[in-house]
Amino acid sequence: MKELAKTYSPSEFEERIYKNWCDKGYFTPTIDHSKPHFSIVIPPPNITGQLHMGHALDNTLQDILIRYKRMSGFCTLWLPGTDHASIATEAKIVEAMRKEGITKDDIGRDGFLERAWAWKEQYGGRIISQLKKLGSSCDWTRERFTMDEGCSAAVKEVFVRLYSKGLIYRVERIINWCPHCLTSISDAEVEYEEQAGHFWHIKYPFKDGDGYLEFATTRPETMLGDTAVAVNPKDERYKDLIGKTLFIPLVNREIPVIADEYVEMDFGTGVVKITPAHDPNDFEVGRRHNLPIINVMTDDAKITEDYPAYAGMDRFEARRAIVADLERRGYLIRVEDYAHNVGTCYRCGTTVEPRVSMQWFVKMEPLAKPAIDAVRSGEIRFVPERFDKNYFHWMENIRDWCISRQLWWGHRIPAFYCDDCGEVVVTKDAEATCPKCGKAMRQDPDTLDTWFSSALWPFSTLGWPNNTEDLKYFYPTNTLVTGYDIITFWVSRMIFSGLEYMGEKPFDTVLIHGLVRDALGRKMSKSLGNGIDPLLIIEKYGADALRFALATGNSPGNDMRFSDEKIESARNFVNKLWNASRFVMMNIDIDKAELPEADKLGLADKWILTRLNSLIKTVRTQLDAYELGIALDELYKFVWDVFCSWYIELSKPAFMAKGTEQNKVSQNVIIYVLESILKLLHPFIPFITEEIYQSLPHCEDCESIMISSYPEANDALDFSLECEHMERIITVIDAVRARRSEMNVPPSRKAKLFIATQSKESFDASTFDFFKALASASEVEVVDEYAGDNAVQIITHTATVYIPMADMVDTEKERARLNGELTKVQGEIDRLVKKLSNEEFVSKAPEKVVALEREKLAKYESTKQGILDALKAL
RNA sequence: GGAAGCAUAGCUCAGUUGGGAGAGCAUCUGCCUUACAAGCAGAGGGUCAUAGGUUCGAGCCCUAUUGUUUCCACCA
Repeated sequence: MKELAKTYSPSEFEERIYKNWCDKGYFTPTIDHSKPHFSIVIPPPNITGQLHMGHALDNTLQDILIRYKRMSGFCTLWLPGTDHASIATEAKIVEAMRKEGITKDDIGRDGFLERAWAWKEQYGGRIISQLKKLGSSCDWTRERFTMDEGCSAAVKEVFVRLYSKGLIYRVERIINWCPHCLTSISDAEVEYEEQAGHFWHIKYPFKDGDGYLEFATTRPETMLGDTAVAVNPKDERYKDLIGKTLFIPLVNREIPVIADEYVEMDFGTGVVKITPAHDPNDFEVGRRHNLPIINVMTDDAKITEDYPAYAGMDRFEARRAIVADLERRGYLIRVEDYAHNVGTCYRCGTTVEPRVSMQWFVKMEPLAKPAIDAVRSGEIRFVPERFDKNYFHWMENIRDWCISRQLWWGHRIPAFYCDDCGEVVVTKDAEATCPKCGKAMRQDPDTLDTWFSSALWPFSTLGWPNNTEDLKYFYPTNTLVTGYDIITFWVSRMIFSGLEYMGEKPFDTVLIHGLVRDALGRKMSKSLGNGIDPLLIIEKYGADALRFALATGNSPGNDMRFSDEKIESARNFVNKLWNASRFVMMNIDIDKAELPEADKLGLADKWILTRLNSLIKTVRTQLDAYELGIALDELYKFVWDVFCSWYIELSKPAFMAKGTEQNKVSQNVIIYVLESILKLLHPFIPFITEEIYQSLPHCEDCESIMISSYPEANDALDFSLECEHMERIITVIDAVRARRSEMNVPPSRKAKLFIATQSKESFDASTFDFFKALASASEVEVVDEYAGDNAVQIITHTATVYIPMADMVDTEKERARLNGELTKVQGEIDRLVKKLSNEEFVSKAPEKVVALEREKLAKYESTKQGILDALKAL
């Protein structure tokens, strides 16, 4: 038998066990047609390689479910996460960084990029995008790369299919452009902040005749690109002006007054200048009215050469100059302070400039409809259910998806242009020649949105578009675990992609969890620097403690705060289990454990087995319902409060009595219970349970707890009668302890216990040891009525205990105390009597509830009688 | 502006078809009781955000209000 070290130190076994599991191939997917088909979308459960707490949470919850399912005999697959960049590459980065002895702080420093680029050869292209996410301070734009090798077959296949079905199109749209980073950024990457600005009231004169039209703008510099002024068609004030021509000062351009619903009559003057090239709304208006689009700025947001007076000026500089010119020429009416939201680049903080650009889009409506139906019909289920509202809201109001990105990492768009004739070819080939003029074509320099390839993850990782064995066997998968913040980004896209390309849903259940926030409740982010490194936590407390902390005390979909206290309490629990196991090992001298016949079991044995049975039922039910937190809470309470605090203590007398029959029985029972506990806990704290499991006497040759079977409730081990007796005894011991503690009697002062009870069957001589061990009893005697000296009295509903410690008894105080208790009990009785005499309650409430209330009343009545007797005896 | 979530003990949070208000941490008291001081035995502490409603019965269901968080859209 292997001995457990005196102190629990996870670093000594976690790595070793993890390596062992890897060596045995437990994480390698295997096709096994002899087992029920069941698969789960999951990255390799490498608990030790997480750079982000969010991914640690994803992986932990997935791993818990996987282990549970596997032990229950259902699971056949873990999917290696090779395609979704953020997950699979992390382990590689950690590995590379460890090997080269560099830390996260080095990311972004001089020479780092070159080094990272060398890793790319070794670990694949996606590592770069991960590094880019980690090192936000690094100027990644100084070198541009493209990644043709990253344009996987699946991505090309999808792009070409959608294009030929007319579901992908290319069009000019307004995008967010960062003039500092010189790249477009997605809507999600724009951060809006409220800035103090101004409303400049300006007038444009009419071409013919007198007069002018007044409007207000926050961006006067864009007037250089104005191609119209708009009013609402229903606006009586301006009805007659529609169709007239205005004249833009400073620019000498003639523009029309147009009517468009977009203009709100109540806002400002009810007149809006239209700059299609520099405002998304104006762009839409411009399209409706066929207005020319005039770009007035260069890539770095300086005024173009077309406007010599302002050419080369930065947009803000130009704003000042233009306002000054307008004022001097009398076109500025007034200036008003105005606070408004300004979009800024999440990385550098520069104000975003809207910009017209050619972009690729996916037509969403035809794809969204089946995806909505799949969730609506229950084919795909969100857990908790409330998140389907979130999903529907997004899907039903979906806009076309802009999939082109001006970034150097990612999959390159498989579209080719002919510079001569403008021909566009979309192809899976690496090169293309123009079908019209036969010249070599130029590939689109843009890359695809990272979610475009992520959306294909459930099947592209299985070899699609080839019809592989893996694909046939594992698709569709079963459960996806992810945070609510990416339902829209990823989950929804996996759903419509699966339905569109595979003709079948990618998974049937989506388990949604909340976000891990810092101790102050803030979202963990790189810019705030409040992220917590899971690796440091693991180093300090162990991977088991981290997993436990991530899985406990929260319910699906709710955010959790991460604090040291939480980890510490998780570590303490793991430590408790370690020590309890040490106790068991120290008291065992048998080689093989086998559960004894029922008639040989002691009272405490039958009690713990019964409790274990109901625990198993609860845990399985909760895990099946994805209530990991509740399942773990039940396990926590059982291990600490039931197994450690009571069963081990109750069994100590038997363990002291070496060589006896009861000793043997206790050994067998305690091993059975401990082994069950280990298996029940294994999904949550895999390493320590494996370590202890391998130390059990009959498990030395066992391969791993990981492939053992999950405990099942056994009806033959339900002893409700004995359980009832044991609960009575526990109630009495509790009451005695509480009373002694109240009176400050130290445990070392032993005293005889007289138990006066109607329920003698619960307190036979075999139970006296329990009182001696746990209630500081020197002797125990069961009596009909206590007739001794002054005694401390402890009253429960089944028994009254007398402790003859005359010196501790002050008759007057005792009378007052008992009267106080009587009042309390009487209060409860009154409340219950009132409730039970309410006819409506008795007739309308379920029988079970009424019976429960009657039972409660009986208990209080019994306690009341005990108190009255005690008062009489004083 | 549109949508959704949350509000329970000093702190962090559970509370699963409506029937006992709970845990961990913190606080207080007493313990070196041979698995465990990362521990053991006790104790105190809550008008379940506010106001109504449904019900025999509401932390839980409905309505409104306040505070807070998130997602979406961002208006010259």
